[in-house]
Amino acid sequence: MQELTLEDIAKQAGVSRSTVSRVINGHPNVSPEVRKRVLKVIQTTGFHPNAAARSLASQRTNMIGLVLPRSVSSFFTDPYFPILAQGIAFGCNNHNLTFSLFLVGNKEDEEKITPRISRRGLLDGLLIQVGSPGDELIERLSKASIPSVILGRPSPAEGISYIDVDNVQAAFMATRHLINTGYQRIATITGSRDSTASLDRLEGYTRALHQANRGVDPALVGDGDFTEVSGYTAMKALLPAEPDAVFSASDIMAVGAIRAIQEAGLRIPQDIAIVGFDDVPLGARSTLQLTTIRQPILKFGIKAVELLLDVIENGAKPTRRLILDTELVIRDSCGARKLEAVSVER
Amino acid sequence: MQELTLEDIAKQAGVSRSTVSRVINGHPNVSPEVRKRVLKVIQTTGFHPNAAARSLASQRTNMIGLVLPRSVSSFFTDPYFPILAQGIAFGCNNHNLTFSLFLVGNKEDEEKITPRISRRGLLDGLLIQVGSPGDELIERLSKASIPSVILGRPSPAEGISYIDVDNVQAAFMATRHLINTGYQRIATITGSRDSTASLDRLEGYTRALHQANRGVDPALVGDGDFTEVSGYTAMKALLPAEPDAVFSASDIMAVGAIRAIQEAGLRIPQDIAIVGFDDVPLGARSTLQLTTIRQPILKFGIKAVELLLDVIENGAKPTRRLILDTELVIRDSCGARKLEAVSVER
DNA sequence: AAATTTGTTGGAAGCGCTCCCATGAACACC
DNA sequence: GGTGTTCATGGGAGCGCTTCCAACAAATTT
Repeated sequence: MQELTLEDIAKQAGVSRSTVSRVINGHPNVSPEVRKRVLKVIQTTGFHPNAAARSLASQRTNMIGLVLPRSVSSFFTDPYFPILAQGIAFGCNNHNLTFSLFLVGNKEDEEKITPRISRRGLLDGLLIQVGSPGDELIERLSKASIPSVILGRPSPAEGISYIDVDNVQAAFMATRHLINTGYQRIATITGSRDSTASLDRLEGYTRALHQANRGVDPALVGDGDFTEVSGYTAMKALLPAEPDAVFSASDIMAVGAIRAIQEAGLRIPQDIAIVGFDDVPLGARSTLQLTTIRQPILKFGIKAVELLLDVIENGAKPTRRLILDTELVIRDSCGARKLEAVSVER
Repeated sequence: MQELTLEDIAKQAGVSRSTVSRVINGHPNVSPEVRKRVLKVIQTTGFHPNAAARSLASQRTNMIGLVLPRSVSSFFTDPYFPILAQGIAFGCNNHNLTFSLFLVGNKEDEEKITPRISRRGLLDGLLIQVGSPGDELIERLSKASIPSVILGRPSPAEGISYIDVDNVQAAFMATRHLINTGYQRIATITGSRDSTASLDRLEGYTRALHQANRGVDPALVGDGDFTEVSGYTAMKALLPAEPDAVFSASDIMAVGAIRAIQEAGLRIPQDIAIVGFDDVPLGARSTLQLTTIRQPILKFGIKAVELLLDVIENGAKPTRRLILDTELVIRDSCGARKLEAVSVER
């Protein structure tokens, strides 16, 4: 039933294949009557042009890929990635693009996926999540000279287009908020030390402290890796240093930290205040309302698609950088709400 | 640099285009020396055949799509879908397939996506998540007569291939376990009533009760919709009926229920035992170790891909059904562990 | 030694589209 | 009325592959 081709439509409409093509692709220079006639035939027959043929002839597939490297094993552990995927999907829907997902599971996958991705005629462009430096994926793929945009700041960022959020500024805001609220011993839990996002957030923390004429106490810096367990462990290790506030480089780690704090019999925010990062839906992960930095994840995905489209259409030559802003969302866990309440009462 | 074609390789290897094609596709009847020579040229030039051209000529794209209908808005709320996506991605990696994700965000998306999916020459087949009956998506897509496999049991299941888990049996096991552990007033929290999974789980619950010569007390059946909030609300409504155990049709709802129970000042499992469904990583959503039904989600995705491949290659004619088994995972929340401990002490 | 089979290779015809170019009609200009 | 100009349309040449078929060489049979 569905073996229709352009030619068939042309015949039925009494025009040439070229004209039908013009109608389908919205080219001008088709008389209104003919356009109408052709559209009617397309409508009644339920014709859809063959994607492969179109791609071959036009050298455009209208497909983009999202590559999550092996080091991003937390695809299903951290709500960040599903939301990101959703944002990208929406971006694709907006531009009639098809969205392919490449999850690299292991070394073997990596070897199999790379050639598949770099094959021409499959993808117009690539969105690549930054991973740990160990991943040679970015280099490999950039060798394939396929238009791409990196999600997050790559470590040597020269000649590469990327989109990121202003992590330094965000962490600065979070830490300064803690300082302004009156905390004295502000700790931090970092993400994996090899990620630029984590480094930037540490940098923001440091700057805020310095601006307040305080130094960074190494005993107040805990090492995490963006997993919830690492947040728990890091917090436990931090407790002896008696912090009165913590800035966690991710919400999920904050959840782990909260658990550690509560298990130690301390209250939040009375004994220890905490600020997270991401503003990811935590559901009942904790009944506590977490003060956090809101990353516009959905928007990030949508913008990434647009940026990639720009690279695809106008060339990679001037390297693009897009840095999105974040927002401090004040809830209960930082103790600032009560202060406000108090000040209102006066 | 990457403008190589089959013809170029052929020229460099001193053979015809046909022979190169045979080598690439692993056809027999190529002499070992020639094959070796050609492979070498391919190797050194880094040649990859053009996917669009190949698809056009072979009528195979080696791409499959996963469609999540509009009613599955919980893509990023419930860890189930990310894990499923990962399973499918792995399945695709295993078979050198490319995996496209279609997330339907709104009515508008639905209209835009449908023709894109049903276009021939784009996808070899489709994996479609069952949604609520309101979604016309399945019907629309099945009209497109593209090979497909439904994830979950569709409501009228005639003539449709699908993969599912044995929800009735699973819920039966969970409930029977609660009965055997000695609970008298066993409640349940259902998923959305229009999903077959939810209905099947309710059926399993009912059967277990009947087998123990008990009836179903309507006051002990709470309505949820697979979200965490609905679990919380349903549990609150159930509390006055004084259940001593609950079978929740999903882990995420169980988390909500746990919160409701704890807020009421009751202990788990001493006052109320609870069993979930999914065995999804909850992280610190609760410090409680949840007894639950383990769904092999990753395997589900992988098997779904294989089933679809079978349909693609051998036709949809004999309808396929694949029902995977589940497993009861006993942890702390059902109170059975302590009983065991006690019985060991005797 | 001739006839037959088997295996290897090249040539060519598409797959279904896009897009450039040629054609001719309609219209305007001088 | 002849020469341009504009616009709608058709024809044809690809896009880069797969695959059928013919051709020929080599191995096998009679």
